[in-house]
Amino acid sequence: MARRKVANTLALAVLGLLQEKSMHPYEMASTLRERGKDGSFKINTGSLYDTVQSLVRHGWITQVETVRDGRRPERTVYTTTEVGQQEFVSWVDELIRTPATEHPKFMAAVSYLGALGPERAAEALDERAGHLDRQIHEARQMLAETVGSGLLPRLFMIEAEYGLHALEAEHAWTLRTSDEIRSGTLSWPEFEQTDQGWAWSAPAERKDAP
Amino acid sequence: MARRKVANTLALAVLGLLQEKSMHPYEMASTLRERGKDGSFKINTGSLYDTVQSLVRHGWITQVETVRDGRRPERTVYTTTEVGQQEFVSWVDELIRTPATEHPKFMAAVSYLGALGPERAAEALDERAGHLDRQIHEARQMLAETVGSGLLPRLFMIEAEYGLHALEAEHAWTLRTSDEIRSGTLSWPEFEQTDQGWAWSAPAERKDAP
DNA sequence: TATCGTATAGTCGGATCCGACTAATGGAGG
DNA sequence: CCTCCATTAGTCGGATCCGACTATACGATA
Repeated sequence: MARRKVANTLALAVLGLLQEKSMHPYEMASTLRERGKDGSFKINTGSLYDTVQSLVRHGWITQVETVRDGRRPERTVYTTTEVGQQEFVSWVDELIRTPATEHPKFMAAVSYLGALGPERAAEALDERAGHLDRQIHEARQMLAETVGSGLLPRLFMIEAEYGLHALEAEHAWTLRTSDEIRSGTLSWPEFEQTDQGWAWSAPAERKDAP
Repeated sequence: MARRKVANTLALAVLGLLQEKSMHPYEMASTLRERGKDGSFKINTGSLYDTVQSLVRHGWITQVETVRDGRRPERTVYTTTEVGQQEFVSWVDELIRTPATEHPKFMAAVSYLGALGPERAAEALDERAGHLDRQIHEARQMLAETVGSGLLPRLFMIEAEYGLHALEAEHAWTLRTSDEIRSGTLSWPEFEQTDQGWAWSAPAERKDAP
């Protein structure tokens, strides 16, 4: 699979918006924020203007006009090209089809959970679970309001459903793991200082399985 | 919460390794890969040397010596400072405690699932589910082998358990959503070209709930 | 009517990231 | 004993990203 010319997801958002109508960058940012898509895309004005430039360079979008409203600063308006439209669809297709290995910060931290010691680790996990719980409730309520009211077809909020599902899974794992630490199911190996740093002595593995 | 001086997770990996013993960057990379931590950290030699430099600048690690083995290129060996050790623990603590909003590519793509149309969307989701299924089996087997053999305490593979759990959740959602599309539970609004781009006509919302 | 805050629209320089490259060594195979 | 390839160890320049900043306009308020 050949590497994509423009790989950041903000470019996908730009292409998606220009599918609907032509816009200037500032409007893209505010539209995305209005629609609550800032959970799916990292919207940073600096990056946005760079991304737009890069899309222009690759011929996926073009400048339509530069209008000046009153004495406000000029706005440069863009549209997709035909290439850009095809690229958009095939990119979405590929992103859905083939899972990409992401590197979430949480997983990085979990791989050093041992460094906290059992008590602090369990406590930290519980605190996380609390935050996640709040986020889950917010997400549920947001979905209920927006979709339930019939303002927007459910398909247009489907990524929020995915986000909620992911949150719930993480919440479940977090709580379960903290329980396992507290109940001793997940045991802490003992660390010892050696000449060359730290080593662990694994808790004796019992071989009493049938 | 004040912004961290060094924020990328590769730095966390470096600090973690130097907790055990002093190392030169190349050894860090190969150790991480050997231990299969390349799922949790994005290991790129270029970034690694930059990260190490940055850690030195902030006083979290220091150069111990530069050895030359035979006529091989010089290796520069590093250790953590006391500040670095404290920073490491408090960073892990923070990363566990407070969830950070990540922006996975999949979620970005899902938010434009509509662009594929129902058939192609369902098909793409199924293909993803297939890939995920394979990854899940690999992960399960790897865990069974490594932990089951007692070579390594379970705590040291805990992030793989988390990864597996996340994969399973994503797999479940992917399959469920593809089912919903096929069964019509998740309906596609009809798109219409208007003067200014595309608009959708929402499928009639039935108000026949009790 | 002077001023304060907010919305509009975008620029810029430095930090970070990453892939592609260099260069030497040790060992396997013919 | 010559060649080829994998391993060891790291450099470098360009691409990307991002936060902090500028500058104008509009509306509310004192």
